[in-house]
Amino acid sequence: MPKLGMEPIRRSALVEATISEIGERGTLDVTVSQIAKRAGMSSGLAHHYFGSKEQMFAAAMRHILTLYGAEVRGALAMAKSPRERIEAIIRASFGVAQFRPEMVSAWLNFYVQAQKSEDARRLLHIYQRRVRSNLHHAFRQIAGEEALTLTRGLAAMIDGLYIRQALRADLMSPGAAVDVLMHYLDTSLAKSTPR
Amino acid sequence: MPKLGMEPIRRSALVEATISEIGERGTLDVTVSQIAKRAGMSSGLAHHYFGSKEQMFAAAMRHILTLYGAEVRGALAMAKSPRERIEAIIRASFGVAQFRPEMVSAWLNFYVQAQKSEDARRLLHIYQRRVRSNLHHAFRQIAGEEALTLTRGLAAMIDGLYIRQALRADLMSPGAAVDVLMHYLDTSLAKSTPR
Amino acid sequence: MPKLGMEPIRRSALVEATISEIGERGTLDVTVSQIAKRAGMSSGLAHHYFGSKEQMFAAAMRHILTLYGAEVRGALAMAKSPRERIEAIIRASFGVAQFRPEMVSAWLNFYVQAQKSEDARRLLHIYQRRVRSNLHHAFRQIAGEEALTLTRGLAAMIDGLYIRQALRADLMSPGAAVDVLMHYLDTSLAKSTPR
Amino acid sequence: MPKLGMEPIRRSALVEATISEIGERGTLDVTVSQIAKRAGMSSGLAHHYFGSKEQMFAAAMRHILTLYGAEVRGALAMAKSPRERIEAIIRASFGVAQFRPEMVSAWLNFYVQAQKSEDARRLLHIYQRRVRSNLHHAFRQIAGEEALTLTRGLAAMIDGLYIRQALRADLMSPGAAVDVLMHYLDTSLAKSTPR
DNA sequence: AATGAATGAGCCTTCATTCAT
DNA sequence: AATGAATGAAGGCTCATTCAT
Repeated sequence: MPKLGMEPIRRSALVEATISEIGERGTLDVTVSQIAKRAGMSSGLAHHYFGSKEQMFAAAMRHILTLYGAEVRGALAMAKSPRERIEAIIRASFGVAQFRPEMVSAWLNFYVQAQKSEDARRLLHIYQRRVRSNLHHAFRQIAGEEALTLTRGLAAMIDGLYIRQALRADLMSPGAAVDVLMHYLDTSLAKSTPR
Repeated sequence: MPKLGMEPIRRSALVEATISEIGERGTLDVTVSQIAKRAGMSSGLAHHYFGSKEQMFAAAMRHILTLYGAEVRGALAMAKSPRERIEAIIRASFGVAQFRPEMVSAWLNFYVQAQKSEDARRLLHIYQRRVRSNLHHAFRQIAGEEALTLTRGLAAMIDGLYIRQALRADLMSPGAAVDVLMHYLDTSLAKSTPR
Repeated sequence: MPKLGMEPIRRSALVEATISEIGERGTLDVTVSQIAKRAGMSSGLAHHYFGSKEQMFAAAMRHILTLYGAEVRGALAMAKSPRERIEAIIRASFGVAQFRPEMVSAWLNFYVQAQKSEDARRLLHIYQRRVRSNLHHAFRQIAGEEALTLTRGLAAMIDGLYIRQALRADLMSPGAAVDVLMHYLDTSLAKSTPR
Repeated sequence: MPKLGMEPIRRSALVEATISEIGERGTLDVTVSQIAKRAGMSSGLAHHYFGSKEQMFAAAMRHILTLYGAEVRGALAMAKSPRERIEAIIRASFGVAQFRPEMVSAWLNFYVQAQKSEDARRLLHIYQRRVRSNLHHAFRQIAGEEALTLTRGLAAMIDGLYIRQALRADLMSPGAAVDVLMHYLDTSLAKSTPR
């Protein structure tokens, strides 16, 4: 009998190696061999488990989004007010797990790939829409008719801060990013709420 | 008989073809032949003028940044107050020339490439720093110690709104994007500097 | 505990799966895995029993030829005259067992492989020579000096009718093929030996 | 300016190299590199001109069939009676150009490929039907109701003699093959024509 | 006996780049 | 100046074969 149950182990190793390799090099131009080597196996085996490079990429993207989704869900579970729900999303977006340069870089690359790949785009939209919907819902309860504008503004600011990280320029700690967002939240809600 | 002055014409045609091709396909994975064909010449000639694909990309990126820089400079020239200077930058960022999907898409792709290419990164930073510095300077005059936070927030929001355009999702007109930014500006300055 | 006597069962299953797979796909471009799967086992086991793909093919070819040889031998055993011996070979060649599309297709593929593989060629020749010799012997008794020509003609016609079956074009029933051959036999012998 | 008009030269060289390579090795398992090398160029160039291996094979097959078709047409043009038309087809099939071992072997391999490839099958059928129809037409004029049987028999015999050549066994000169066929023609028509 | 894991060689194909004309 | 010819390196993918269990 061969070693049993290697499949989940191998798949997982490949997914992580894919993210690391893409993140480190800062591009989707990585070869299957590079990824396989980093995951400690031959390129043939990588194909055995994933069928194609494209499917490996898809699995890696799904993994990143799943992690993010879990982080958001976890944070939302503890929020007790609309305001706390918004803050939960902000904090989840900049949690240590998400804000690692390598992770951010891989994310950005998949983000760009979504322009070209229908699959990637669909996947991305599902998560974006979910977060956006949460934000909008919360804002509607506390910001009235300005909800849409605030949702758009906050979401854009999150993306902007997040993505800038990938450039490794203007380096900001997660905390600093959260501060910027909180400041936006404070001032915009202060105006909405009559003094 | 050599046609005199062909060089600038050819180079310009190639730069524009590069941007169009990348923008249309949504990826840097375009071939020199595709670009050359779109520019109405052979791939050999493209190499003759640019030496390498990488240099063609660099020229295209420089072109985009130059256009943007000119737009910003033009807008700044007419601004008469710090607040107007900030608004000028916002409007320049979402002027029709910059906000064309094809342009945005090409920009995003170069943005990502900056992670990998030292040259691209340097180029990008020069322009980013210039704009950032303008913003910061203006905010310092009207927002005091919150200037840094506001600069970061506004810059991030610009990037976020801009880049989202590339995904062709959550489509927003330039006007809507400017509205979101203006709203941010209003609320955050209202708090700092009661009118 | 090892099941005793599995070897012949496994080998036989693989040989039949090889023929079916090749016959169905119409090409020798089948993988060991496909064959093993059809035979209900892993590819590793197929190698365990045959050592290599080539040897599996050889066994399959040998199997086809053995079946054909048995069919011919059985038919010859009942023949009582030269003419009947020739007819026996004709009928054996187009017996239901031999004329199945799948079988014909596999045969044709091995036929072609004989150009490349010394082993396959040798195997094929042994059987061809045997049949040819039987035909020639019979013809010599009833067609005199035209025996060689008739042998060649009849053998070629058998091959031609047989092989055309593989193309699944100009479909002819076994009976129709036999009719054509019998007609040839009738006319050519009528001339040689007026009844 | 580059060397002009290389395309037809290169394509032709590749088609001939394809036939030679397949014919010599006796199998379609030849690599593009082998073919390109034999044709005196790089594999990249072969792809440049044909796009894919499959299309190279198709061109080679078409070439063989075109040559054969031309040979048949030429021979038919000079025939003055039904009998002569039949003989023309026989002679064309075994003309020196067609009967070269290498040519025969390549033909056989394409013949087999027609089982798998729809394109190859279609191509082959077009030529087969044309020849078959010529034969049938001629036989109807001189053999009455036995025309179909004779057409089938003769066509099968041609195929059988031709294909056997590929095995390089039972080697027969073109002349000998023609003799066998002529003998069939003589005897079968002698019977049809009342003595 | 039997399996799934694992490797690595080899093939098709693409493409930046160079070159002869 | 300009072109199409030409190369060759590199990558994705397949698959026969081997191996540990």
